[in-house]
Amino acid sequence: MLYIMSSDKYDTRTRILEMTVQILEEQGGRGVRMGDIARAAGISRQAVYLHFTSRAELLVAATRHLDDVLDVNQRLAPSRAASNGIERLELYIEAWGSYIPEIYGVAKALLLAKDTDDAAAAAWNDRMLAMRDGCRAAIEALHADGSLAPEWTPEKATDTLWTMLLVPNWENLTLECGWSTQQYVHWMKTLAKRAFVVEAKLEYQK
Amino acid sequence: MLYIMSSDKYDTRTRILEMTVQILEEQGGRGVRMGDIARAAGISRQAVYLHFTSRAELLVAATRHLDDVLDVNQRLAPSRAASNGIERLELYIEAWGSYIPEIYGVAKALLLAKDTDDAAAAAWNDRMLAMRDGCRAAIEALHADGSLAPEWTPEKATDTLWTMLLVPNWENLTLECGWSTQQYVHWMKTLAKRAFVVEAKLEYQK
DNA sequence: TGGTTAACTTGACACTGTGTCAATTGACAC
DNA sequence: GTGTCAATTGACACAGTGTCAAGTTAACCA
Repeated sequence: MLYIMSSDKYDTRTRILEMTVQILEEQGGRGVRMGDIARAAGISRQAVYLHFTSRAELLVAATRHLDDVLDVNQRLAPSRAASNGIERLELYIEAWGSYIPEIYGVAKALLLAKDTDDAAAAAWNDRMLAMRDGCRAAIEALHADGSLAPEWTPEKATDTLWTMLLVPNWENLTLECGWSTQQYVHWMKTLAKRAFVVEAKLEYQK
Repeated sequence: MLYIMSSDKYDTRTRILEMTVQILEEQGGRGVRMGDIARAAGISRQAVYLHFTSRAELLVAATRHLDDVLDVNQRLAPSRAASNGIERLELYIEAWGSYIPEIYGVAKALLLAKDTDDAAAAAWNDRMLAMRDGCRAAIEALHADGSLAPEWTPEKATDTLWTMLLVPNWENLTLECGWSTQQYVHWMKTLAKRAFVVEAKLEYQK
């Protein structure tokens, strides 16, 4: 019985999570209240609190739920399988760049909650540190190939690449500057290659 | 009479602005309430509303006040006087990089208010577009010199440099990664030069 | 001296959104 | 029938912003 309920696609908890993701996506992560989510899920506001103790916890759970649906690990597989540092860097940027638009609504809500809520901040930092690992791996692959430009230490290059790829930058380039996702990926690759790859290797690649 | 009051250093309005800047600086822009500002200025909460109709208006006024004190225009003079594009780019990053830490508290408060308050959003966007002009000028100086790497259009390079220099990136590199202001300026210059300056000109510079 | 005015104070209150609590309903299981 | 579980309803505490009205203080002015 219990296992049926917890695996039932239309169990209330799942419905809340799905509506949360949907509404946050629609609203760009802004101005979504507990009551809005409840109404969308067809239940009372208080029922939401029977499943999630706070808004922050709900946002965190929604993020995890979305990650399951989107299968992050599989998306990163091509990058991990790259045969050299430059390719790894490019594939990582590609995976991340196509991932951001799909999580943006939920990410933005978490990003906003982060400033007033410690649980949200912890959850967000956690995810961003995981993203940093990918950056470090790409930079270290470059380094191992002898492709990292000599000005950089792997440490500083990792910090810089990580920062470049943060959500607010994607937000600025797409929402403010009007770039498409394709443009974002293209120019971030250009930026990263010019910034981190030693000239000789870059020529070779062309 | 009126002119005496408005030029008096210790007039209430000015005292509110000065305390606002000071407290926001101390608190990193977070969790500062109208009552806190009033108490610091030695007046009642309501008296603050006699001078500023809303928290957003106060934040905007505080930003302007701080700009007057810090004399932004003078700080940018060296960049404008640069004899070539590369120098202009470097001096602009230097000016901006030493400016951010001084405005960070107020900027952060405005950045947080931006998400719920249209007036704050408008004020912030205004400032950031002004900052973008500086970026465009630097990129165009590079372009005029023939120093802009051929991968870029001036337009896309401007968008990218602008985004790189946004406050959240400074925040991440200093507060999360632990970089000093000197390191920030050094590595952002490295990043910008590698990213935007054509190799031949970069060699020449060294 | 007494009156006017402007700056400020005091205290109450409306509003929004989160989170809590207690009493109640309806369904299903045993 | 009785127990249990999910959910409902409505009331409420709390924080912070912004509003309102009545009262104080002090300076200036005739």
